[in-house]
Amino acid sequence: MRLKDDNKAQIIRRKAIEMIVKEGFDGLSMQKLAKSAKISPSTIYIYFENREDLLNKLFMETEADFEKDALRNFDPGIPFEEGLWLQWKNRYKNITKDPLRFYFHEQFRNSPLIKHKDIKQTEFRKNISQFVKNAVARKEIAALPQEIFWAIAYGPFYTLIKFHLDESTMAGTKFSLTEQKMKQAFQLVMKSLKS
Amino acid sequence: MRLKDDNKAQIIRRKAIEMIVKEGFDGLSMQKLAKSAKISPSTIYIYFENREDLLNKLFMETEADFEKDALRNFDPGIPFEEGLWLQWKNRYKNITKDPLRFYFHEQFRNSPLIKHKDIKQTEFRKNISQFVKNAVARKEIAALPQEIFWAIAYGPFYTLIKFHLDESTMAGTKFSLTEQKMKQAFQLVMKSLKS
DNA sequence: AAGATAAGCGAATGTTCGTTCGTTTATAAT
DNA sequence: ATTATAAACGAACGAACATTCGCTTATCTT
Repeated sequence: MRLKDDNKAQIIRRKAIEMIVKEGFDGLSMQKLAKSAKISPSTIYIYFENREDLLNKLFMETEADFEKDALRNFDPGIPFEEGLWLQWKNRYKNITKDPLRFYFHEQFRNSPLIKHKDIKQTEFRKNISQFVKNAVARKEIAALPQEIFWAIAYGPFYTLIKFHLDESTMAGTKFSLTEQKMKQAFQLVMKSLKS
Repeated sequence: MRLKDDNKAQIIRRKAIEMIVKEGFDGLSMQKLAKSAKISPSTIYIYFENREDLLNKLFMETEADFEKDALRNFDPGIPFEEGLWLQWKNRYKNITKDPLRFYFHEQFRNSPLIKHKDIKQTEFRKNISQFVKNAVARKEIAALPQEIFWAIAYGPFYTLIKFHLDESTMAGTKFSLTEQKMKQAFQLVMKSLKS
């Protein structure tokens, strides 16, 4: 018998994301996807149950990757300022290294395709939660409802990322998020959080 | 001769937004839209050139409305803290009063349908820009690159709004953005910005 | 009241959609 | 080398798509 070709599945995934980013969800058809991946439409159905399954898997895998990447070199025990800055830098690197995945993720997250029922306690969330608890216990930062903490600690970062990516796809590139500017914003955020 | 019926155009707009929010851009077909608005498909083409024109107009009108609403009771001359808080409250009211428009706007903004070429200097942008300039001149806040200012001043707000709206469409509603919590976040933001 | 004009209709166009099916082909296991 | 198995194919399915066209109808102007 013949085995599934992981490489083929990867090409399908990649081309799907490219098409969605370029043309939106209505721009992704199974036949166009097959053509761009140089396979038969029916072959897609060997690797994915159907269109919806393909989209869901793409999203879940992308999200899992982002969470894993964000934890690179991270340990919940490190000092707060150092840890949050590492998070910012990790995320910045992962997003700018391959913006297509971020665009796709954002598009999916803001669409009705997302079913936000099960916010499962991932390894990632456990890590971050412990990290914050430690920092509060050490009195490095003030105790806050987690949503408010998240809004202050990451809201400005993602706003800057979006400015950066939006402008980089425009004619007159006016804003580029250098590490220096990121640091400037980061220090303002730290000013908020320090107890 | 017979005049165009503004009310009919409004129904088309409203139903289109409802369909997009519920089913995404691929869930909006001209025939389904016609049926839900109880008109003939061809009638839509009296009010909009085609599907793309409909979507673009919906977005531009929604954005214009948001900008207008955000300026209610606002004057660029008022003290900074008061002015920024008014902005937060205006936006909160407009979004929660009719979340569908916000969902649609976010979905469109994160899709490739958006063509971010012309960031025209709207009345809105002029107002905000002048407001910030005044505050800096009065030394109420520190001078910052406008993107960093925007990220700090509004990033946390929109992150909270998304938590609020996401959770309110879920089974176990865990987070609700009360005015008290919004104020708590706001004060942290002010701590960042104050010079 | 009459005429002119554009709103409004529903059927029809050709195209593209997601998915399936019968067949062929490659390859792991024997 | 043979066989069994599942990958891979391309044509084909009916359904749904955006848009148009010839016609009817409502209403503003005279």
